[in-house]
Amino acid sequence: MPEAIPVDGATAEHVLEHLRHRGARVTTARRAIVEAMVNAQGHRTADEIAAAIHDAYPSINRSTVYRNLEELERLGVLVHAHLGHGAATYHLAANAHSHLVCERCGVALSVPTELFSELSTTMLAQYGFTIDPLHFSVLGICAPCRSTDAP
Amino acid sequence: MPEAIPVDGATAEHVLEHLRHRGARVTTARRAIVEAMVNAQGHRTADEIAAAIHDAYPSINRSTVYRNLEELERLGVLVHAHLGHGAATYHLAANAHSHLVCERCGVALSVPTELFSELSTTMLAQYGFTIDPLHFSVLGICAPCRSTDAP
DNA sequence: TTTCCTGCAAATAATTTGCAGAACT
DNA sequence: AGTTCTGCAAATTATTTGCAGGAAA
Repeated sequence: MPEAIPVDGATAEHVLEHLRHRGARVTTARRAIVEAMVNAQGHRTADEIAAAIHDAYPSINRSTVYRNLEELERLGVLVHAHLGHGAATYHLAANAHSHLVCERCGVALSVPTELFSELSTTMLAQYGFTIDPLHFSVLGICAPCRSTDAP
Repeated sequence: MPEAIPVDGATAEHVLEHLRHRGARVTTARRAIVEAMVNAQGHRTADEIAAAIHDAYPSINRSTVYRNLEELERLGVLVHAHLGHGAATYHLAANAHSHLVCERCGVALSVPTELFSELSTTMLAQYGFTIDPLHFSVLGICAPCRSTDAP
């Protein structure tokens, strides 16, 4: 049975301790990335993370960020979602949520994953398919954009 | 009010006629792309379309394919969906369907859009968000992959 | 010290764009 | 003729990979 995933409110140090217990090394890059994610109020793309840590750690390379995001996801600390066009977005697994993305203005709304429980049941019953609402985004038109539509 | 969108069973010529009526030109590239889409049993990526028409029309450039897919979509003939990772997939608007994509094996299942009517109602009521089930894919694990899971 | 991690540079994959000439209508 | 398309080459965006040196445990 795997180590418990850090819960809401976990500090960067808690997450790093989790890594240590899993046998992964705690490096400057990982510390920087985890801090950036803990500080991020919501989700961030790989590039945004690289930019955010560039002030404090200018030498950390973008490829290191990508490699560590992948590793941190495999260790259960992070999850990522595809927003349709453009870059994937990452957030703490403890802070899991689904996304609604506006096709017109690009805004990404965070919504609780429970909203998909019914769809989940239907897809499983009819197709034997287990949906993963954290991994994809629902595209459509947000309320403000809809209201400025042509009549 | 826009011209009616070609219905199921439309031939390539019907679609091309539709283009003419909308004031768009009928060129070799567009004919080739529309034929490829009508012949496609399901959906195809831009690259697959470019490859498919390369035999009959070797000179048609990939960038022309991209430009025309965009134009044909704007004219209501085609729609595209994002499958998570990788390239977008196109199909005839008359043949509209949603997608379930397996995170493990990559298979894309085509499913009727009506499966999302309930989610649609919920998202609209709770967030004023109008979902577009043709434009995104539901990621998860398909039945065969699930059954070969570790216990 | 041994294995894992990192920077750097280059490679990929999926599109997009500028431009001058070619093709529809 | 006049506007729209197209090929070609180069630029973009997002991400991945090879390799040799550097750092955790």
